[in-house]
Amino acid sequence: MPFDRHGASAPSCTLCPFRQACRHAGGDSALRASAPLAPGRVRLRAGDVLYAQGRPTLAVYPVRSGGIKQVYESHLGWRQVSGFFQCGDVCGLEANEPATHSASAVALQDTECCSIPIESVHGSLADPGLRPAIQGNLRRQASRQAELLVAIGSMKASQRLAMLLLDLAAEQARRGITDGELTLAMTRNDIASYLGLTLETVSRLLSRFRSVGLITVRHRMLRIVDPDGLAEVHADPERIALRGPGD
Amino acid sequence: MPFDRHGASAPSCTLCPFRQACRHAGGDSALRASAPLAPGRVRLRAGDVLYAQGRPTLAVYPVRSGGIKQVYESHLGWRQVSGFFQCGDVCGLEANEPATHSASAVALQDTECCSIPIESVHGSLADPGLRPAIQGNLRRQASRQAELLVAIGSMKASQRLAMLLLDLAAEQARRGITDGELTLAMTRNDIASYLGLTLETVSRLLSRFRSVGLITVRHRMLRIVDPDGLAEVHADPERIALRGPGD
DNA sequence: CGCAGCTTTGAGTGTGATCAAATACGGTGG
DNA sequence: CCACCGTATTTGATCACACTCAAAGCTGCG
Repeated sequence: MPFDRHGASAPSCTLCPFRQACRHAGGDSALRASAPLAPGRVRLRAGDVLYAQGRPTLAVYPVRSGGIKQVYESHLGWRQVSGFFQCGDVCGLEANEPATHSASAVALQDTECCSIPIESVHGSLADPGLRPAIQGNLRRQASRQAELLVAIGSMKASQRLAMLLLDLAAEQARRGITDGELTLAMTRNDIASYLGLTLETVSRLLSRFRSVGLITVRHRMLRIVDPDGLAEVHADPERIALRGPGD
Repeated sequence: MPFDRHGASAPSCTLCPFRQACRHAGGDSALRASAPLAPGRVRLRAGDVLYAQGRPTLAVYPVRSGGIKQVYESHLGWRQVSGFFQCGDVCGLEANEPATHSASAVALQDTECCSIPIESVHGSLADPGLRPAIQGNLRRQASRQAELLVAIGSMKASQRLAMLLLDLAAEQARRGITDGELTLAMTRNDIASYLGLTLETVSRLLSRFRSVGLITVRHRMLRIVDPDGLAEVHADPERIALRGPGD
């Protein structure tokens, strides 16, 4: 069975701050060989753990293909999805360079990552060419985290979901894909956990968004038909409710 | 009228990583003098803005007395309290040393802060004596933010409030005060915003906690009577509900 | 003394959770 | 290739938690 059955397109990792290092480590030959993986590359299947919360930070992992979810577990054992990573994102990169991972990373599908030793990252921070890219990465993450906190804290379910969809679309746009096509690598449950909802609510809202013509969605394939409409939902909860006119 | 009417006790800033620098800048004489404030010190009254989100980061502000709330405003204008700072905490210290403040800081009461120029902070990061303290500070902040996200995302109101009270008590303990006495510098509204609730819910829960003997509370004075009980509430939502037996 | 802001408490409602069942899909093995 | 099974998803019915609206009390301050 081929490893990557989902037909991931050629990685467009031009956004990855470490793309130079990636090219050196491993090399494309490792991609085609089914032999033991060359150093600097990690292959994961759905559900595999890239690294676990609390374990020493040995490396960071730019995603080359596939998808990763970041899962945080509180000290009482409550678990919550705290982020999604796709091609071009750097997984495991954290502010303050803590000695241990502050969250776990789990593959959502067949996924391939580079592996940059943490010492090498420290070196890259001195590189005036890489430092801004890395810091920009960290800033975007922090910003998203803050927006998420506000969303979960005070926005309605429909607003939160609209926010996520717009966010995912914006990520796609950063990669140059602007047609509104999205492939949701994560399950409804992952989305629900990320947004502080239940999977039923997410499913119902997606159906509702579709029924009013904001999106088309079938399983993991999603297309944003009306971005402006979604933005209005994000801004105004009244515009779309779980139960409203047209039921 | 004296500036500090609330009778803040002598600052026990032994936790502040910058306490050495504080002592040099300004000096205690500035405290007693009603003359113009010496450089390196900032005095605020309730509601005053220490710094605003998006403005350039010029300095960090260790709190010497009083209280500060951190307020984040999303790009759509949704505001949420994202943290509280008291004596010994360092306000404005952020990971990645971003060029602009990622949130605002507003005084909750009459407050006095030191003012450490940001360049000086950069220097301190090289100091092997200060760096661990500063990074520990940042790590605690990040950890609290993550716990808060999980709490708001998936815990009941009573659990969230119990968490905050235990957190505040733990902070007091770090300062050496272990009798469970707390003075809430923030309003019910601030607490509600921080926890993703409404002020009525917070008020009702405090009353309920009191009625079952977990705490005593009168306005801003709060005493934790049964820390273990609170911890159980934090772990198990069933233990205390907004509406339950004994109404 | 009166005003303004904060807090408490009450009554009613709505959103989203919970419980439950049916369906569809993907992977596996016969 | 097809039957099977576990997982993911959809949809429905009901319920509870927390929000909303409302009013009154308390505190501090001018």
